[in-house]
Amino acid sequence: MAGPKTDRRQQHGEISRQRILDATVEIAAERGYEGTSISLVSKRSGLPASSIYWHFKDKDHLLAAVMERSYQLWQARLSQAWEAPEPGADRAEALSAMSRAISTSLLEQPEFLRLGMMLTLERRPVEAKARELFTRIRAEVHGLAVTEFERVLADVPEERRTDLARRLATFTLAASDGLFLAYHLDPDGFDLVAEFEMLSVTVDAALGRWIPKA
Amino acid sequence: MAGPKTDRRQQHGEISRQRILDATVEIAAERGYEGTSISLVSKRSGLPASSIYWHFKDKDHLLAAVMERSYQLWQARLSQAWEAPEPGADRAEALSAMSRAISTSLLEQPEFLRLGMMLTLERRPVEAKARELFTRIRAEVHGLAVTEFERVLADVPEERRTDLARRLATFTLAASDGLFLAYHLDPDGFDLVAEFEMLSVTVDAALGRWIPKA
DNA sequence: ATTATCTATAGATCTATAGATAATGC
DNA sequence: ATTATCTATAGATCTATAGATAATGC
Repeated sequence: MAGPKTDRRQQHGEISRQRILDATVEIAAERGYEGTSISLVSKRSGLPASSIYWHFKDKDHLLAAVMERSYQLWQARLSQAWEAPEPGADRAEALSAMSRAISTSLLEQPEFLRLGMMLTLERRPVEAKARELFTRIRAEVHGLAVTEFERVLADVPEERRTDLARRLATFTLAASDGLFLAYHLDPDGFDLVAEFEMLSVTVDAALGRWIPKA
Repeated sequence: MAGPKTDRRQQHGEISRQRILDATVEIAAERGYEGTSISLVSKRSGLPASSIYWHFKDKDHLLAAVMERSYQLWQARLSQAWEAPEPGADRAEALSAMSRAISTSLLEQPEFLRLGMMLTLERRPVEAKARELFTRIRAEVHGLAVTEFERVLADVPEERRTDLARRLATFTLAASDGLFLAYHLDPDGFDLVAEFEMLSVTVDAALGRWIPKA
């Protein structure tokens, strides 16, 4: 049998690692960044603190690992929600499809975004690793957004297209964060999907003005 | 002389209270909500911990007081930045004036908003007082936004106007938070005023579509 | 008597490590 | 020999309070 080459110890270690990450996500969701103590993670995961330090260098690296994993999960959810655009879809439809995919992917309140926002709001010099990771993630997502907007703006002359796509990416990324936050504040009262639709409609309307031939 | 009737002790107490609040704002700005310890506040303010507890019931009330004061300051800054709309100003100009006033008032990174956002992202049951205050502030600002949008939409039939103003208020408030957050992430690279202008332009364009007679 | 501050400390955390022990692979 | 976990604890915080002391007003 072509089973995995890792030995049983390593497999078990990986299980423990995931247990620790699971516990950390839960606690970070409840108590925020600074409120996530090793003691609590130890209690919730059932593993002693020293085991946590065996798997992760320190608290900073632990939380960075949590963010990394959550980001991967979110990406998977996003690409799953991303429907291939219809053949003859126009700009408004393309934007609407984008917004639907994003809002759906955000409905489950991904931890990496929450934690990253917290790190953004707290600006203390610690947690360098986790913060650096969030900066990297953000740049990556911004790049994806630029590419997507360039596709939507295919019929715009190239010299305007790149600049416009970049500006739209910056603006919509920021606005998305705000919608996500509002959803957090009041998950039952704030209709995330509808608000994203509103974002796509307003952006489309603005594009209709900026670009002569829609 | 018609001096204040409060005696010298009380005056001095008020000075200490303000010193404590000043120190708390500084530390909260650096280290976030949970990272703001009484010890640090004591050190920075030069007053012993027991004095802090004399002025404030506990950490929760201290941070709520910080938020309250910061909110008052922000309100003052906002109404100062709010230019009276030109007599013959059209909708686009009115929206643009709104966005300028708001972005200007946010440039100095008001602490109440930062702290409130943190509380939103952390959802632990503590800090009830401060969180409650932020919820109240948000509702208040939302109400102001609705009123302002109703003014801008004066020529829209009333039955549509109220609903539309409310939806715009919800959407733009959320988007504003996102722009504020992005500004926080990168104060030098993110042009807050320009992005708010973009928000006002996109909203105006959307309104141009929704409302037949612009 | 009231208002405010001070010293000192209880008691509960917290992060991180030292060093022993167990399980598996070579 | 390597990988992972365990017990136990050092040492540094943290929140909050007790109780003495000082300054002012009545």
